[in-house]
Amino acid sequence: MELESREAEPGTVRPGGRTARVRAAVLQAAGDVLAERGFAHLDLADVARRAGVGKTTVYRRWGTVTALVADLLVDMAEQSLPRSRTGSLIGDLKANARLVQRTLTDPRQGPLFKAVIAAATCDPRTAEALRRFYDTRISEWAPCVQEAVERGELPEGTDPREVIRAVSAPLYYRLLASGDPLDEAAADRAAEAAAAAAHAGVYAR
Amino acid sequence: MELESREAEPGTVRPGGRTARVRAAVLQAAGDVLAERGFAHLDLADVARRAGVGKTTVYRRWGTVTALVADLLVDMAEQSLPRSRTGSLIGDLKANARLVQRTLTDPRQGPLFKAVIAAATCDPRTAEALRRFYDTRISEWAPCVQEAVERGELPEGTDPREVIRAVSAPLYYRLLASGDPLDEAAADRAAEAAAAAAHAGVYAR
DNA sequence: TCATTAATGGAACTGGAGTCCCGTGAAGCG
DNA sequence: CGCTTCACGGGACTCCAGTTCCATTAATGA
Repeated sequence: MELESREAEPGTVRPGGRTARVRAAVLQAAGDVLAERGFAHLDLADVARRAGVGKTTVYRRWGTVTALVADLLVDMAEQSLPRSRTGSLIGDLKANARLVQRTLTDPRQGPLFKAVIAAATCDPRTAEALRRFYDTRISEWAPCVQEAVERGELPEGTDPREVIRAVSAPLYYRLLASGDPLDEAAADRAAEAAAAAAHAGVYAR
Repeated sequence: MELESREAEPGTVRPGGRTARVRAAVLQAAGDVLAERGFAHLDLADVARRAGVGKTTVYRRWGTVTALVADLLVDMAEQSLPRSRTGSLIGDLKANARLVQRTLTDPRQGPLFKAVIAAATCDPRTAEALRRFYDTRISEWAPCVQEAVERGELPEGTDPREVIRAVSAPLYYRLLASGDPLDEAAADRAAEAAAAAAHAGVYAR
């Protein structure tokens, strides 16, 4: 019978060669526009022009601005750095905080993250992509907390992921809401605050 | 000479009567759309229709979606509640955290805040309006930290505003990035974490 | 290497967001 | 109360984001 046969998404049957080049060029161009002009000025026709790709192709493959941003996020998740290991909890947390701080103040990546968050608040699928992005990042760093528990630095039962989230949260809050300077001092304070709360057992049980 | 005489913004010379009614109706309608359909579906023609107001008027008075959201924020800032006083630092911080948590999970206000933040990441003037909004909210609650310092509960030199921000930050992080449940337990943990960090002197100096 | 057909790209088309113009209604003031 | 003119509202218009159609190109598998 084969009625209702679902058509495959374009780009899934022959993903090599030209299709891959188009995807790379479009994501690159989209990132450029977001960094230079922000989420509000991201329009698909413009991205197509910059990428040297047919407008039709961009609309067919991605369709909406938010879907394009979601795909950009998948790309970003693949190139996340391995965590550094300093040997102490506070050292590791500060390294993490500095990494986040540097990312958010980077002239290219900072605006890009703002745009990604704006897109995620507008569209559930993009929000899901963002959630997964942070999930992998947090999984990368959580072990440093677990090791601190095993060394006896932190109370038994401390939730490692919650501690890592506590490091990032104030930095994102500064980026999005408060507008206060996002400097190294802020990063260190975020790490120290998370460590202090973890020591006090706030994230245990 | 009087060349270059700056024209007054429409609505500033005769702000009473009809003009005020139009503003109220438009802001109400804009809030409704944001809560029901989100920032992505906010279009000025639709707002005008819902408000029972001429499309031309909305474009003349506000002009862009982000400007309308910024004005909505001014409206929201005016109706902020007075802080509650429990007598202890942790009690006050928990009251604040619960207030933020209830606001962000409220079926009307939650989506509205998401939209406001999305708008702020798209437009500097809206970002400035958001900054001022949080500034007033933080000023309302900061005294409870100052009082704790005076009672000797917290180290001398603790920055009160930084403590209040530390309470909100994890809750906003959950709303925007992680997507984890934003319940009362999360609120209490945010308050406890901020208190622990403050006790440890992270926000002193 | 060749056949198949997925995927791209150009060009014409469409719908609706945003603008402009001008007549009408009602604030504010004496 | 009436005058002045600010602000609103309707409707026509413009322009471009997003769609549709089809010819061309090239990825894949034999």
